[in-house]
Amino acid sequence: MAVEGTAAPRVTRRRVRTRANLLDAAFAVFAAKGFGRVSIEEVCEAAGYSRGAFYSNFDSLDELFFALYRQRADLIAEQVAGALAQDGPDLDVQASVDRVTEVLLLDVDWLLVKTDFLVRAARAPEVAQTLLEHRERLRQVVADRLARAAGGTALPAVLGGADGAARAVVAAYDGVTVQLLLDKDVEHARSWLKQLLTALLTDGSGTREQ
Amino acid sequence: MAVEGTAAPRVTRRRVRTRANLLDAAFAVFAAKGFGRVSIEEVCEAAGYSRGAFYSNFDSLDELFFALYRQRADLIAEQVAGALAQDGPDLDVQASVDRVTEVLLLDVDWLLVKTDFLVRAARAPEVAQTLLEHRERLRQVVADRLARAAGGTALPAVLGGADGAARAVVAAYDGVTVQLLLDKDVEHARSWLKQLLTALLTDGSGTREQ
DNA sequence: TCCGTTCGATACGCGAATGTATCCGATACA
DNA sequence: TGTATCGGATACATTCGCGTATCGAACGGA
Repeated sequence: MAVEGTAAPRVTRRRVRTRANLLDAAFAVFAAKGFGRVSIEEVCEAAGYSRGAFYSNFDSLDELFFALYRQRADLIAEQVAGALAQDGPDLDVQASVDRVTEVLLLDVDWLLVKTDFLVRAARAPEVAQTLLEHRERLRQVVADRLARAAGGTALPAVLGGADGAARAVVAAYDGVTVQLLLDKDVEHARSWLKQLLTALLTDGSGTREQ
Repeated sequence: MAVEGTAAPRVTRRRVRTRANLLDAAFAVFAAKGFGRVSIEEVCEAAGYSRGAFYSNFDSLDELFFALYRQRADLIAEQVAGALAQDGPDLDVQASVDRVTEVLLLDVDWLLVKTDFLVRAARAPEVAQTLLEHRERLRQVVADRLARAAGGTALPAVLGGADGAARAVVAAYDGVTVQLLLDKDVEHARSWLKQLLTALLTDGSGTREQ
C-alpha cells in the first residue's frame, strides 16, 4: 500500500527515463553554448523529444537548470568525500591533495556549467543559498580531513585552523578554475592546484628562496 | 589639417557623450540582471535613448559588452598599478597587500560584470584572449612588485619565485571573488583575501599551530 | 546666420521562442 | 488481454526582440 498522504501520482517508468534524458542533453547543451544562449527547443532537440515532453517534466529552463545543478553537484560531493575518506586516519595530506585534485578538475564541462550557475546565483539569493550549501558541504568534508591529519602535519596558523584552511582550499579551487576556463589546459591546472594547495596547507619552513 | 589617411569621420561631440552614456547604462543593467538576460532595448531605455542610437554606435550587444569590459578593465589595471607603485622600493609587502585588496574588492557590480564576461570568454577563444591579456598585465604588475620586495621578505619556494607568487595572488583574488558573489559580504571578503595573501606570500615559520 | 553633414527617433516587417490546448499512442495494472 | 490513465507530439496563437529604412532635428564649420 502506498503510504503517501496525497493521491498516488502513479510513478511511471517512462517519465523517469525522459527526465533523465532531458537532464543529460541539457548538460551537454549548456556546456557547449552557455545557459544564457540556450532555448528550450535546443535542449529538447538534443534529447530527441519535442517541447511537449519538456513542459510535461519542467516548468521552465530555470527549473531544469536548478535540478541539473543539484544532481551533478551531489555527485561531485560524493566523489570528493570518497577520495578523502578512503585513506587511513593519519596518512599524509599530500596524497589526499593529489587525489582530490584529480576529482575536482576532472571535467571542464562541469566547470563551465557550474560557473553559469554561479552567475545566476549571484543575482538570485534563493539560488545562491543552494550553491552556498553545496560549498559548505564540500568545505566540511575537507575540514574534517584536515583536522584528522592535523596531528601529523602542521597548518599555517594564519588561516585559523582546519576550518580556515578548508576555506582556503575551496578558494584555491575556484581560483584555478577561472584560469582553466580561459586557457583550457587541464593538466597545467591540476599541477598548479596541487602546488597551491601544498603552499597553503604546509608552511614553507626550510624551503624559502634566497 | 587632418592627418588621417581615410576620409575624416568628423568627430562629433554629441556622439562621444551618447556612447559614454550607453556604456554607463549598460554597466548598470548588466550588473543588475546579467548579460544573458538583457535586451538591447533595456540598455537604451536605461540610458534614455532609443534603439536607433544604439545601432548608430554599436553593431551588437556583444560588441558593446566587449567595449565595456575593456574600458573598465583598463581602469582597474591602472588603479592596481597605482596602488602598488606608490610605495618605496623596499617597503613591506603587507602594506601593499592591504592597499591592493581595497582596490580589487571595491565594487561588487564590477565583479558581477567581470564574471559574466568570463562566462562568455570561456566559450569564445578570441574573447578569452582579451581577458587573458588583461590578467597577464595585472599579474605582471604584481610580480614586479614582489620582485622588488624579495630582498626584504622571503617567498615560499613552492610557488616558484615572484612569478609563481603573482599567479597565486590572482588565483586567490578569483577564489575570494566567487565567495563574495554568493554572500555579498565585502568586508569579510576583504579581510579574508588579506589573510589568504599573507598566508601565500609569507611562510608560516614560527606561527604554526599545535 | 546659413548649410551640409551627422546623429538619433520613429515606424515597419520579420523571425524566433514561448506557452497552451488538444490529440494519439504508450504504459501500468487487474 | 482489456482499459483507464499518463506521457509526449503536434498545431496554434502570441509575444518579444531584432535589424532596417526613413525622416527630422541637432550640430559644426564658414
